Amino acid sequence: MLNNKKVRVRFAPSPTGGLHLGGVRTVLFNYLFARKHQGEFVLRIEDTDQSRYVESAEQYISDCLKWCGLNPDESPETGGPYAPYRQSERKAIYRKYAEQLVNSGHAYYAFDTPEELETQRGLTANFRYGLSNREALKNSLNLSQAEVRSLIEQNVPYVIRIKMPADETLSFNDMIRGIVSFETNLVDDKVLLKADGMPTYHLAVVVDDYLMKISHAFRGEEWLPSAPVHILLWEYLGWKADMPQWVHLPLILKPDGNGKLSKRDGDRLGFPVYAMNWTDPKTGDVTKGFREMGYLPEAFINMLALLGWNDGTEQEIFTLNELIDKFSIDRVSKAGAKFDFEKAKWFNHEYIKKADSAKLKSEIQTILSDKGISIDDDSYLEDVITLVKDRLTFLQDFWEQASFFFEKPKEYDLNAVKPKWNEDKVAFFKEYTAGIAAEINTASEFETAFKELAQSKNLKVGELMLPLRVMLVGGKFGPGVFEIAALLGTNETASRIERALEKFSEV
RNA sequence: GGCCCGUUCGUCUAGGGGUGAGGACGCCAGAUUUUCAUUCUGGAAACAGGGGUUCGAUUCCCCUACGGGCUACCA
Repeated sequence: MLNNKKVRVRFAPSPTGGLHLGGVRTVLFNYLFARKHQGEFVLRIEDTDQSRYVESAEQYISDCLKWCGLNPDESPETGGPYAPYRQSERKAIYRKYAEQLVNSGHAYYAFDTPEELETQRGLTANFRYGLSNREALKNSLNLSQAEVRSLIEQNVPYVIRIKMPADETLSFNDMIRGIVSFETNLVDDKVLLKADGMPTYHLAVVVDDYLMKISHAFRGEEWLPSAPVHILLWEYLGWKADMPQWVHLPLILKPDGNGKLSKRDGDRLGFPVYAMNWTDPKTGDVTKGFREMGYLPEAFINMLALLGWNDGTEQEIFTLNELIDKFSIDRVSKAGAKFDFEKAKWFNHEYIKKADSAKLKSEIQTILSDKGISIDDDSYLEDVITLVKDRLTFLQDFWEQASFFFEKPKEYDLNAVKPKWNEDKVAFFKEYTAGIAAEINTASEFETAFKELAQSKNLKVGELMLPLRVMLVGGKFGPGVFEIAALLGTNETASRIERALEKFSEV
């Protein structure tokens, strides 16, 4: 409870496709705030314009929220006390309030065609439909009542625009920025209801937030300039007492240059910008997502939360519950944050390192099956994961780091072996292979046997370990050799040594 | 152009009238690891500029510069 009013926040994703970083972060902050104050988190779908996207976008968004663990209390699919949540299903509601505004003199019908307005824009440098020129344009402010009626009866398309008042200074409080003011003379008469009868965002957001009893409105900073229109609407509709608290979140910026982070930047710089793969329903283009790249949802949430927020301590790793517990709007920063993929990678690395191997298993299994490998031995897979997870930035790195646990090396890094390779070493490995058939299981048993044999033969252990590594994995990489040998087992280890011995002798 | 918002290491940020301006990512160096990664230790690296206010400003105020956003019958 806040101000004796139950906290209710809503997220209204853009239907233009994909849920990008900024979008998820807005959801996240909505969610954290709602949970923190035992409030409700509502999902609403805006399908005012690009309705061709809506079906796929709706499914996509709900999948994203599910993946991130940010489940709404009410959603378009399940309904709720204030349903419907899709704007196209609320058309009549918006019209009713738009008409009410016309009747009360705060809005008017405008019959100017888009072409006419385009011409005006070409003619006037700073064309703005508003105070300075509305008298000269084709609208119900200038036309007689009869003319207006007749135009409407003839089905001449029209929009409803807000009538901005003259000479007023409009101030409101933003929970992040404090008092923000605008001169009404400088704001134009925004369209509220479009010719097709659909509301613009300006009308919809006010009407919906009122009817859905939204207490706090979180949105990106790009909405700040249109806030005066919304404030006025709350006033003109007579709802001022119920107006939500405004929270304009700082923007997420391109890592290199200037501007808001966009899908194109991801393509250009080689990192995902969307939460999950997004297929554009029109073009069929797929934009890669964090999930498919092998990012853990917990890491994703954590990384996003820290982009513009911190708890004032030096802690950087937070669980969702900790975030809920510690989140507060006054610790959200005002300035936009450049997205840093390196730091984003670090978060995922941290989460993979501390993740329980058993929990990563199913994700890893799908990676393996993509490579045509299926594993029946769960504990073997778990052991492999435990051994390599420290070196994974993304789950997808698993194959690169651990493929040798599932198939014999395809190639050998002979350059690493060749210079010091000789008959003594061949003999050593032959004997070692024969020796490990006995009671050898653990890594340390493999190691002692190896070292004792080397000593007895007067060979340097250091010169033998690298060849062994190359024999088992193919190159100079991977976890401890004896750990690998122990996991592979004596048979497989012996067979790999023998196989490699042949390859080495060919050189 | 107009309006709005912002400005601490390269990046994310802490701090907030008197600090050695702290942390993290990244980078560099060293130790450990007989590979690599992990881990550990250390290092370089910042208060945009100019005016006020003040005994004292990175911190408060103003201006400038720079950055960003908006300026659609898109959101």
